[in-house]
Order: sequence, then C-alpha cells, then structure tokens
Amino acid sequence: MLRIQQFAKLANVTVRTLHHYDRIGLLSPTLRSANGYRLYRMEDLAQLERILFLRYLGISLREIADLLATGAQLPEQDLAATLARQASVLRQRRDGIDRVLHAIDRASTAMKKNDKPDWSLYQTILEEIHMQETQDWTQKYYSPEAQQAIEERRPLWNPEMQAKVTADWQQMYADVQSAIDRNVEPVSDEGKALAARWMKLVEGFTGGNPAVLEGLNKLYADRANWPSGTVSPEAEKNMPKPELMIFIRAALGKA
Amino acid sequence: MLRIQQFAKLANVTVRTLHHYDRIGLLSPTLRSANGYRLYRMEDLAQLERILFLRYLGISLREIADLLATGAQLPEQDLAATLARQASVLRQRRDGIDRVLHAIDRASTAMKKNDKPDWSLYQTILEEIHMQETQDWTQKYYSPEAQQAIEERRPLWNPEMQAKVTADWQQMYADVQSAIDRNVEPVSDEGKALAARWMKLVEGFTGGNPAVLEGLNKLYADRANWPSGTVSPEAEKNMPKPELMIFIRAALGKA
DNA sequence: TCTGCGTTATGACGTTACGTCAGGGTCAAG
DNA sequence: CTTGACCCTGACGTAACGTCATAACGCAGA
Repeated sequence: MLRIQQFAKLANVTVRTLHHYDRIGLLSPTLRSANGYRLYRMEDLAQLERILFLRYLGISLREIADLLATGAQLPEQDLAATLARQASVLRQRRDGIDRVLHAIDRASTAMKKNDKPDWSLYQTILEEIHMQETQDWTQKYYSPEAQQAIEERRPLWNPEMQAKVTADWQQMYADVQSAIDRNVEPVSDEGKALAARWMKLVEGFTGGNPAVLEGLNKLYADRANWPSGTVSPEAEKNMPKPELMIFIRAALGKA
Repeated sequence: MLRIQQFAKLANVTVRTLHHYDRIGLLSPTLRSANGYRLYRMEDLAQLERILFLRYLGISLREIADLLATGAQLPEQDLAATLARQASVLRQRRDGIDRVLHAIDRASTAMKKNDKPDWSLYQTILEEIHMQETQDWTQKYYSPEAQQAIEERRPLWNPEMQAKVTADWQQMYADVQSAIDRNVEPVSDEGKALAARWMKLVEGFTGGNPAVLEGLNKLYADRANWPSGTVSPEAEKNMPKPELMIFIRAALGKA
C-alpha cells in the first residue's frame, strides 16, 4: 500500500504522470483511502512497468490502453513471445539508426574526397531517415517475421527496379480496366490470366512470403487510417481502384 | 524558385510544416511573390535539410534555431566535425537501444529457466531504459570525446560502488562544512588538503579526463535548467551547498 | 491546541510540433 | 466565366504531460 509519491519513486515517474494516467483511465490505483488519497499496490507497479515499456517503444498511451485491455484476456503463456516481438521492434529501430549512420559515413567520406557542395550531402542521409520514419509506422501491420523477410529483400530495391515495378503495375491496372470495360467475366480464361499476372506482381514484393502478404493486406485494409501525406498525390492516382480489386478477387474465386 | 508545395515535396515534409517553420522564424522563404506566395530557392532547401537532420536527432526547433543562428557564423571548415558530432549522438542512441535489447535478452532467458514472477522481469529492463533516458539529455553538456570516456568507465559503476561514492561525498561535505564552521581559511593547509581530497573524488567520476570534467562543470553550471525530477529529493539534499563549492574553489586558488 | 511543513487532490492553463478545418484570394484551362 | 488546383492567414485540436493555483489532510514541535 503505497501513496502516490512513494509509488512514483519506485517506477521513476513523476506524480503528475500518475495523475495523468489515472485521469485517462490507463492506470488507476486499486483503491483510494478515506481522504481520497490514491493507494497503489505492487500489482499496480507491474502494470505500470508494462505501460512504461510500451511507452518506450513509442506506442501512444491510447494504444497502450487498448493493448493492455485486450491483451489481459490472453493467456500468460505468450509473455515470452510478446517480449520477443517487442525486441524485434527495437532491433528494427537500432538497424534504422545504423543505416543512417552508414549514410553519414558515406557522405562524410565522399565529402573528404571531392568537395561536393554540402547540400547534396544531406540529401542521401535524409533519404535514409525518411525511409526509416515511414517504415516505423508500418511496423504495426507486419509481423516480426514478415518484417524480417522484407528486410532481407531490401537490397533488391533500387530506383530503377522501383520504376520498373511502378510501370508494370500501371500496365496491370490498365489491362484489368480494359477487361472490365469489355465486360470480361472474372472467371473467364482472360480474367484468370490477369489474376495470375496480378499475383505474380504481388509476389514481387512479398517474395512469396505469406506473412508479408498478410501484413500487406492488413496495411491496405486499414488504408483509411493512413496518416495523410504518406501517399503522394501522384502515387494516389497509381493506387488500384476498388473495382479492379473486386475483379481480381472474383477471378481468384475469393468472393 | 519553387512554390511551397513543390518545395515541400522535395524535402518530404508537409506544406503545414513549412508554414510553421516560417511563422516561428526557423525557416522563411527567401522571398514572397507579389500575391504573397512563398518562393523558395535551393539555398533554402539546404537549410531545411540541416533543420530536418537536427530534428531527427531529437533537438527541439527552438534549439535548432539557436544552433543555426550561432553556427552560421562559424567557418564552414568544421562541417565534417559537426557531422562527426552528430554521428556520435546517433551511436549513443543505437548503443542505448542495444543495451535495452540485451536487458530484454537476459530477462527473457532468466524467465525461461526459472519461472520468476514476471514483474521483476521488467524491472531490470526499465532500469536500463531509464538510464538511457537520463543519459539522453546530458548529451548536450558532454563533448563526444567525454561521452566516450564516460562510456568506457561505465562497467565500473555497480550499485555498491555507487553506494560507496555517495558515502564518500557525504563525508566530504561534512568535513568541508566543519572547516567552514571553524573558520578555517581556504588557503590554509587544511583547506588545501580538503580541496585535494575533493578533486580526488571528482576524478573518481571523470577518470582524470579533462573533457569529462569540463562537461560536468557545464552540467552543474546549468543546473537551473535541469528538468525537474532529475534529482530526487534525497539526492537533492546530497548536493553540495554553494558555500562548499566556493570554499573549494578558493582553496584551489580559482576565485 | 495552535502552527508549520510536507503531501495529496482537483482544476486549469502552458507547451511542442505540427494536423485539420474554415474562409477567402490567385491563376491557368476549358 | 466557372472550375480546379494552389496559395494565404487565422484558429482550434492533439498528446503527454509540466506548472501553477487553491484547498484539504496529517503529523511533529512549541
């Protein structure tokens, strides 16, 4: 039975933080004394520590509340698994920083050799930073295994490759649209051929890994919640229209 | 001559961000068109990239503005040095994450062996996280060399060592206070002996490294700006009173 | 018993770095 | 001459607390 300050000291947080967590319903003390004082127990400390760890991972208090609410039901068995998942998040972050460090190194040595104008120097570094930032928020969609798989295929993604893939998809969309316009049946031979070609392109990104595919689907399903600006206006135009997706799903016999 | 959206796209930021930076005076376009449109030049892009990089390092926009204002005067010569300093910040962060990862690992294997209550599991991890967080904001006081020196001496710091050092300092303060109470002259033999003992204790932390000592002094000099809560109430009591410092400085012939 | 200091509670405004409308001009194209 | 795509300037919203302000609680010493 600890009063708020004692408790705060144990967990290395401020009293105000505990007040805040109480107010937003993230962590309320198990009981109040007659005079209204918050009284915490060791049980609360364990919960608070879970919270603080998740906070360290960069998860918002809102999401932490959700995780803890739904996660509390789960059997304790996967505590190790959870820890492993969280470790993988940290590894991602560490590797991201490492890549930025390498970018700095490259820029630094490049600068020593030929005295380039310094502005192009930051260019590459910031590119790396931006990649890392966008990657950061996709973490919640991909499983650790999927992320690792993506990571392994990363070296394959250079600008020209990127350009070719974009062109391929453009052609793909055009062809499917054409099929729809011509009232081609999804289950026809042409429809099935298109679907096969589509899956082939998807495989180009997933590398045939089902975990990656699953993450990609989750990511797409939640596209309403994408932070605005993640998809540039021109990329927006390059996204498949829903009717194309419906056609392909039909051709695959999935709906 | 780019208009705001074009410019934003080049730097991978939103238009709103540029508006914000303009308003707070962090980055204003070199000129405005007759109709009031912001017009940016490549020169501005270079500046923005410097800003974004510093932002990535976790520096507040306010501090970035200060850095850029004072740093602009400096000769360009130390661009490489600046970059090196910034890289060292990132290395610190990466290593911090690494330590947390190791803590997770240790906790994880410990859990596999004997099924400890899981709450003690997070304890050690969070200790590591907290250390890393406090270390994070001391970065601005210590030079990269000093930080590295501290890092190297890190293994020496275990809890009992910590306890002994604290006790030593307590005794030190008491003895100096006693000397002051007895009206001992700072320049007397006793005063000089106390000062020598004091410096010896300081050396216990600095390891005799002048860079570390300098950082420590900066840190102490700016103690008015320490985020509240960094020093726990009891540690507060353990801090040397200003008169003690004055006595020692006098004994060292520094004032 | 009164006084004083430390602790606690609630309420409310401040902060950082923008996001997100709202209301209203600009400009080239159809 | 009206779109549609950009641009402007407010101005309020957000997240996770920090920082007072005000008031009651509690315990020790005079």
